[in-house]
Amino acid sequence: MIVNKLKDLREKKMKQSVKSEDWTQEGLAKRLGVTRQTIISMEKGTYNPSLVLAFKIAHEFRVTIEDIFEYRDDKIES
Amino acid sequence: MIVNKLKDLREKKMKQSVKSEDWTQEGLAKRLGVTRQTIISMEKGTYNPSLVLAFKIAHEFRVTIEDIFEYRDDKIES
DNA sequence: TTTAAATGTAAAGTTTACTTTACGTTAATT
DNA sequence: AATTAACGTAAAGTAAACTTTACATTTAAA
Repeated sequence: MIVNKLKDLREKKMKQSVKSEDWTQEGLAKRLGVTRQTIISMEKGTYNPSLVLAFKIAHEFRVTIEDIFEYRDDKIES
Repeated sequence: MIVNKLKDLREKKMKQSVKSEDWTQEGLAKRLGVTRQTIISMEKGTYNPSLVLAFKIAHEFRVTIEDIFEYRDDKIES
């Protein structure tokens, strides 16, 4: 499974951005070329972005994919 | 668009692996939990892996996603 | 306290990643 | 030269990412 820090990062950006740059779900969605629904579903963890979208997101936040997304093995360890 | 070094990296591994560890398309596919078709299509660039699969691949090669996959902007710059 | 902006939810449709099957080609080994 | 392992192709089906639409809830500001 994949866990992500999308919501936290975006909300942080919203607070920090002095000039009220657009870090709303809608603003981010537009810059990424996806719909707001896509942002919502990713923040909720309902589904994972494609690799292309993951790259775009990382670029928007100016970090690496690994900074936002983390892969966790699901294998049972009894 | 996304370009990847999958084929090069895998072939390099095949040559380097002294003990003939399984770096064939089939061997890699099995360890990744996908089919050989998936490996072929990715090496050809027919389609991009999901983020989950990209993570698994990076883990197999013991590198980061960015070491294997590169995102290139498609926007026209005339 | 009303209005509007931002967020959330749900469901049906499209696109793309990925599977399955089956067969053809190349390269290495005997 | 014949066999086999590895690679390549094609096509139809399934699963998951992503869109579209529409409406409901929360939050902030007038």
